[in-house]
Order: sequence, then structure tokens, then C-alpha cells
Amino acid sequence: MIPEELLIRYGAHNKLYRKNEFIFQQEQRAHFYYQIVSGEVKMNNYRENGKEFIQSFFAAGQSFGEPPLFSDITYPANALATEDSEILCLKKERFIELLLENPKIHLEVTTAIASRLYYKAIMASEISSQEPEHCILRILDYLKEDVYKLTEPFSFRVDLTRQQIADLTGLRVETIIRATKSLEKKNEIKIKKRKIYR
Amino acid sequence: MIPEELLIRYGAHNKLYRKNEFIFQQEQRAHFYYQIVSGEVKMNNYRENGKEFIQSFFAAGQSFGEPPLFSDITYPANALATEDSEILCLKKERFIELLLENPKIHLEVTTAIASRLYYKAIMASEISSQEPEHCILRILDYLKEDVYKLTEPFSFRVDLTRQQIADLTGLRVETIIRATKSLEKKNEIKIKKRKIYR
DNA sequence: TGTTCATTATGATTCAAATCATAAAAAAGG
DNA sequence: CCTTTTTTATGATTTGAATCATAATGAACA
Repeated sequence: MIPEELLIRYGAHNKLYRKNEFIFQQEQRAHFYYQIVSGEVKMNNYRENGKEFIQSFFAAGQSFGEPPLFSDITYPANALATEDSEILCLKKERFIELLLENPKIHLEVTTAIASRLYYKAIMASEISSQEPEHCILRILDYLKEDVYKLTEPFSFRVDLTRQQIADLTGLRVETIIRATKSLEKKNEIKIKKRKIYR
Repeated sequence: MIPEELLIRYGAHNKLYRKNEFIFQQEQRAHFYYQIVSGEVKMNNYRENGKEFIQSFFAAGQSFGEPPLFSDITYPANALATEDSEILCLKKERFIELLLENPKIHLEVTTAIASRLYYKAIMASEISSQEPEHCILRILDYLKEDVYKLTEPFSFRVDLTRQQIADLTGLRVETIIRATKSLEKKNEIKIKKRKIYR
């Protein structure tokens, strides 16, 4: 999102994270701005009962973990590579400098953070709703419309496992499986070869 | 948060909203940056079953409703005055200009948005946890430590009704009442004259 | 000061998602 | 190719928060 050459000019270095390696962990202090060059990153929490809650996934070109760079707070969740990933790391102080000296880029960063806040606001309301089917549809529509910009019915092939949808919504796999079947009956989604289409 | 005189220099105007009056509603497009001069604002969603979900409260000095100013998205929730409120409104285009021309102020705006994302991330995980007591403690601790910067045990007097805590967590009043009583027994909170202290 | 309304309180019952158990189907790995 | 692991599937049971009902208490207000 921030041009790589600009990041490097401010002193960013490239780091390789292996699949399942943590980039940072919950409660830690933040020292770097992270931007994915290649690979994929997952932000999550592990709850007492061992259940996982996925805050979100991040793909190549996206940054993550900015909020604690601006205030005196620690990471609210873990970040780990879900596949081998190349990540540009820029020291917090230099990142702030970069923002102050590049207003247009700063605006893009703000836009990215704002967009994640938007997603969280939507999901907070849905997760609290105790209506699994509605909650699933909402996350699918968010991905379809806001992330992948698709409009055609059933043009969005969902590349998430039932388990991942469960961890994103705070529900259980069995509930997702049953709810998606019910949604298929209601013609809200299609399921072909176990893949969900919305 | 943005100095009032600066906002006014960029063309902001003062508007009075009566108690319970909407400032904007879910699904609407965003045209203004809003900053509270006096009063209080609530962001919420109304769900099918009539249940309310409170995204958050905003007090004097705080801004709200920025995310849709940066992208082509609509408001994910409603905003309404919970008491008569004076609010500075600045046209979207002029707001962006202000940010681009005032890097330090821009950074403060980014910081505010990032801090709200932090709160949402925490709450998303908690709400999904299906553990009412834990969820209540987390929101109280967030308010106590991150908002009011208190450290002494039971020094935080919670000024939320049980119903408001319910609407902030997606739980029901009765559940909050029972959970808080249980938390009092466990010495996690104190209740004096029906007020919760943490 | 008495009346109305909002808030807190508590017990009984319902209900839907979690949990448990088990298995089939598909994908990954050697 | 066979073996192992992951993912999807489905039925039976449990459980805890929601719901329903009802009341006491406190705050607001005329």
C-alpha cells in the first residue's frame, strides 16, 4: 500500500516469516510497521477454552498491526504467517516520520485503517446478533462487495473453510455447516463441490 | 480533537442536535466530519428483533463517523444525540484538505481512528467468546484503563446502566444483572447503591 | 408529594447453539 | 499408490443465555 521503494528509503527491511511463525503476539508492544510483500497473514486471539477467534486475514500489499503504533497500547491480537511470507518492516519512529512527510501516503494509511474499522463495526453488530445465518451472509457479502467488488449473484467463490468461517464469526464448525446448508435451501448461497458461492 | 478555530477556518459550522435526534443513519452516504463541542453521541444498530447494539458512545471533544469519509462506503451504524449536543460539521472535501495541509492534526485523527479499531478488535473477540462475565470485565477494564486511565482497584465508578452494558456487549439485561452479581461474589467488582465499581 | 417511568431484581421455562460422538469424503503427503 | 490428515457431514444430548413473568426500588417530574 505504501510504495516499497519509499518504505526502503525510510529504512524498512525485508524479513521472511515461515508458515505458522508469529510476527507479533498479543500484549506485546509495537515497534514496527508491517507490510506484506508476498504471502498471507492472519490476526487472531486464542481464548481460554482453546477456541480461536480470527480478527482477519491480510494479503500481499496490505499492512497490519498499525493501531498500537499510534498510542501507548499493546497488540490486541497475534499476527502469524499462514504461509511463507515476505514482509517489509519499518521502525515505528521512521514510519511516523514517513507519514508526516508524505500527506498523500498518510491519507492512504488512514483510509486503510478506517476501512478496517468499518469492517469491525459491521461484524461486531452481527456477531452480537445471535443469528448465525445472518452473520454468515454478512461476512460473505462484506468480502464479496467491499473486498472483491463483485456484484453478480453467486459470482463469489468463498475460499474459506467452514472452520475459518466459524473462527471469524465466533460460531462452531457444526453450526456453520448446518447454517450454510439451510442458506442453500433458501437460495441465499450455492454449494458446489463443497465450495460456497455467493 | 481538531482545534475548533482550525475547523472553522476550513468552513465548519456549528449545529445543535436535540436529544434523541439522529445525526446520520445507517446506509447513508457520508458528507461531513463531525466533532462534538458539547453533549454526547451514541452510535448504534437496531437489529431485526428490535434489539439495540451500541457501537460506542462519544463525548465532548471527540469526533465520530469518519470511516466512510475515506472510502466509497455508507455508514455501518446510526449516530444520535443522547442529550442536546452542539456539533461542529465540516464538509468532507474540506476535511480531507485540512488533513493534507496539517500533518500533525492528521496524525491525531489517524490516532483516534486507530484507537477505536483497537477497541473494536478487543470487543469482537470478547463478544464472540460466549462468556458473559469475561466480556463484561473486559469492557469495564477497557474503559477504566484505556479511557479513564485509572489503576486503583474499584476506583472506576461505572456510569452505564445494566441495559447499556447489555447493548454494548450484545447480551440481555437479565444476563448482565446476574453476571455482575456473580462477579461481585468473586470480588472482581463492587456494587454500592446499585452502582458498579471496578 | 404523589405519580409515572426507568432500572434493578429474581424465579421459571424455553430454545438454539454448543458439545459429544462418529463417520464419510476429500486433500495432502510420502 | 496407499496412508494420514483435514474437511465436511449428521445425529443425539446438554447447557446456558434468552425469554417470559412479575415485582421491588429508585429517579424523574408534574
